[in-house]
Amino acid sequence: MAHAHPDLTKNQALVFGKLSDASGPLTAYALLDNLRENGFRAPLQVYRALDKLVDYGLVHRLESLNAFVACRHKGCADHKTAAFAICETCGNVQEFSPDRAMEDLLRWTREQEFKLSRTTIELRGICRACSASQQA
Amino acid sequence: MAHAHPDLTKNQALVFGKLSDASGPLTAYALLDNLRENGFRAPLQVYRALDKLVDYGLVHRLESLNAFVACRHKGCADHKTAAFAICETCGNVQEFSPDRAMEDLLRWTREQEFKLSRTTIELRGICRACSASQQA
DNA sequence: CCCTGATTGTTATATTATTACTTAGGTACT
DNA sequence: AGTACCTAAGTAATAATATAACAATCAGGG
Ligand SMILES: [Zn+2]
Ligand SMILES: [Zn+2]
Ligand SMILES: [Zn+2]
Ligand SMILES: [Zn+2]
Repeated sequence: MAHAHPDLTKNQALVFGKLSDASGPLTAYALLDNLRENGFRAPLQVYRALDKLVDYGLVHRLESLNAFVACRHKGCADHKTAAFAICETCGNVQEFSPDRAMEDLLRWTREQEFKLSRTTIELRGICRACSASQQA
Repeated sequence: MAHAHPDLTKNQALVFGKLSDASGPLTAYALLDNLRENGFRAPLQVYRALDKLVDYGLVHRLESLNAFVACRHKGCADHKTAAFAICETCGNVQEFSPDRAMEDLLRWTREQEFKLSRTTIELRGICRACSASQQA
């Protein structure tokens, strides 16, 4: 569960705490609102903390949502890339390691001599739970 | 090169034209600026056209850039998903079909009974040309 | 003609992210 | 102690991206 990273600063710890407690992704401004009672006043306090947390691998940014989730993927540090399945009905996000898929993408980057630095894989759809409850 | 789609309306054709002429991705507001001489005045004129064009598969949205590219992928209609390699040095975007990768992602969705509706795959890095010129 | 649905125009506003500048703390060296 | 240096944090203003709400126009079909 723990990744290797420097000690978190006060603001980083506050933001990471909120994200860890949340049941799903939060936007930067949702975090700001949730942290006003902790003294947060300005977006930059959130964005700066998020930058570091993403850098440390503790938090992932979901590009298609402009939102952030705490990493709950046990093996995340072992993998170059995480993928996300985002339910458009309930908002839940499931993180997984698309190892085979990454192999194929890496093969493509080798063939093209593309120096990969970051990969985004996001699936949008409806999760099993929501599909089941819709049928009722 | 041509996809199956209804005739484009005036605004859709203007937006698609600009994107087709562009050498890389354009943001909605860049399109708006480029189309002011064609009578465009407001963001919605661009966003509404883009919505349709993306729907028709003529244009792709790059989530990690908040920008749009005309589809130049010959076989795009034959594939469920396109992937994009975005050079962070020159801004060029290369589209390709990650067929093997999608197979793996689809296997995951079947196992999880996740009803997939849309997939985003975006690679960030440095393209071959930029790597080569950096060495000079 | 009248109804309907799609498209467009226009204004205002919401949401997301960054720039610029300042203040505060800690560490290292003198 | 004093200074230089670095990182973090605070604050205000603004930029960039996206949508809501409502009015006007236009094309077909009955
Ligand atoms: Zn993770
Ligand atoms: Zn769901
Ligand atoms: Zn395409
Ligand atoms: Zn390049």
